[in-house]
Amino acid sequence: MYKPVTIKDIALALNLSPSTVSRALSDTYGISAETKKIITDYAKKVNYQTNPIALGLKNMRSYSIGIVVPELANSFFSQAIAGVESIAYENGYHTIITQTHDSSERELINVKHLAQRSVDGLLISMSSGTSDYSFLKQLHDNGLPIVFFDRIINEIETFKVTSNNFGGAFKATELLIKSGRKKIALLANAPQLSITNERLLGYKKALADYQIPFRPQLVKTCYKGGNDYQEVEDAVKEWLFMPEKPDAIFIGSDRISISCIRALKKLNFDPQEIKIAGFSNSDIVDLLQPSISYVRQKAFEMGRTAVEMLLKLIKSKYPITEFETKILDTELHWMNDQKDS
Amino acid sequence: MYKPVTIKDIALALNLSPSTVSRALSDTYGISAETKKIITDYAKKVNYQTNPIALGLKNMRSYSIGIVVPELANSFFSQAIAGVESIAYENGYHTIITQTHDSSERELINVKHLAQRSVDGLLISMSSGTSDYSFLKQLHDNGLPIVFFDRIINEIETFKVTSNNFGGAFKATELLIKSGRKKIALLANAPQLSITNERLLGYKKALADYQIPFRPQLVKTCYKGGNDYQEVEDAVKEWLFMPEKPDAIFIGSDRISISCIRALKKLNFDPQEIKIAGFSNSDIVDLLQPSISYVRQKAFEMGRTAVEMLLKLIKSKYPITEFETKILDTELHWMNDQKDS
DNA sequence: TTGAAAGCGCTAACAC
DNA sequence: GTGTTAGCGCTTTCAA
Repeated sequence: MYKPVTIKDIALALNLSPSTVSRALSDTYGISAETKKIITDYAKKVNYQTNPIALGLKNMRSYSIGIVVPELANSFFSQAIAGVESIAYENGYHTIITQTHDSSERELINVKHLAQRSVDGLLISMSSGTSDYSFLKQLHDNGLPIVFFDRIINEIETFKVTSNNFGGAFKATELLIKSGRKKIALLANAPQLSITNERLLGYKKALADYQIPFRPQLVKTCYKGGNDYQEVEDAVKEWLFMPEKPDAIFIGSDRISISCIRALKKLNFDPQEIKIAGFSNSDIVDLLQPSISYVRQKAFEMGRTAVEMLLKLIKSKYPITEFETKILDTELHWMNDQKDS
Repeated sequence: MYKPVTIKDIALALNLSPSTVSRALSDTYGISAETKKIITDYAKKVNYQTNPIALGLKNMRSYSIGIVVPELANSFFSQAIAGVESIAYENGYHTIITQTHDSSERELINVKHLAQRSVDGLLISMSSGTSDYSFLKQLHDNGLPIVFFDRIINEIETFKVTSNNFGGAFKATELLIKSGRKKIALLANAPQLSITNERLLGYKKALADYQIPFRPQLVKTCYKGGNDYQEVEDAVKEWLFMPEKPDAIFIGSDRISISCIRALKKLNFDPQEIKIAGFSNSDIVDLLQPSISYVRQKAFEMGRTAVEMLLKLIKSKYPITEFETKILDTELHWMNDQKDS
């Protein structure tokens, strides 16, 4: 049984009072240099570690922030988490990371877990299946600071940070058009997600700007967010067997991009015929075959921004009523091939 | 300021004592059905959540386990974490995940963080740079349950689980030999890691079994574990310009595999000439170009096994002195190409 | 069946 | 400069 040294133990051993020991250890004033030295030396010797649970109970603070993301194995989210960590650690906070695997049940459980763990605040990117936000709303109403990132929602008023999904989708679609493609399909992410609609709008705007009529049959939705490979393959298959099949596909998410590439490869499509572009933060997307042009989000920066917002909320003495939604730019990485004009 | 409902609040509101409320809520005996119903109903109404920090202080248990891995963005580790979560949640534990980015400084900080957070136990896969285990040893000596997985160490006696790295490397090397390759290079991971040596031994054994002399110049070590791309490129470049250049490369880790493929592609090598195989748990390794045969570890199962071992340690009333090191099988996925005989 | 009181480890207000 | 005490939220004797 793990039984750490307590302040009381030290006080007893040194024939002092617990409060004196506490003062010495927490480096406050009102203590003589000698006593302090005796105490700190002894504390080091017995490897004293302050018990953060007791501290948490005292201060009603846990100095931890909860992170809820759909998937750790997704480069975008792991990059964002790295960004969060960088700032959190600097500020003496640590992070409790959980993943939902895009399940709203798991999300509910995880958020409850974190709230019960008394995290001082929550960073969350919504899972694709969630449509009931009442639980989050309740926590937020109870005063738990929450910041949304990437997959944000309108139902709760707080700080938010996301990418310029509209602009990213627009730029990519525009370049597909400029490279000579006219029948551009869109493989969209789960419809509940904020990012899905923004990307759809960017795609539509580019079509409109270049006088290409929008054709609903060229838009397919992956309700499972790419977690269900078959869903993606079915969509792709349908396109490939259309009389006027698409000459380009724009893909609304990282995971769907992968599934789409896998499907195209399996279906033996001709890479010259259909050009592919999509959102992706994978660090090996450039090694994939068939190749794909990609829109990259500033994931690390998004994580940093989100946690900075959260710390502002946590540290604020008075309730904040003015909230900001920050939009980060995206970068387009274009893969040239022979057919491009 | 987030101010949750306490037992005291309920007691006050219902004109009862805190202890009665506690009994009703914790479902113990010695309480009348009616009082219990009144209390639980009211608790539900005001959305009472038991404060786990206070509970932790009382029980000296946090019901959380710490996980320390080198990198979340690595498929192997995110799969292992998913395995850990599956069992941990079932048992009422939750997980605090941290990553070290393969830095021993970060590792030290994270482990200290977790120990201070009073995790009930620790699951750790060592970062590649670590050679001083004294802090872990100290924690372990103090009674903190620790289980090592994947990248294990000999210096601390406890439960461990890892893959059959020897066997995996042997099988892969053997198949390279059987497919007609004779000059098989090895791109090895950081030398401090347990897995590095085991994979080296498997490689050597396969060469020996097929009477192929071991040539030291065909083994290169990535001291940075593939985090430094240049290190990998330099190694590959040297091989490509050797008079008798290798006709196959076996790679000792996921991340190095990626860097190696990137380097080969950049250096415009001929995929017919050099066959590549390596350890990888990436779910898109089959889409990479140039293609690679890969040894896959049972990551999910490893996570499950590790946490089961840890829970055994945590729940044990008496100190455990008999420890087991479990070895999981690997799976070889072979990519055929034309030149294979 | 219920209430009062003590205590988990820590800190801070208040004595001395 | 140091000790005493109370209290954070909860459970658990012990007493009523």
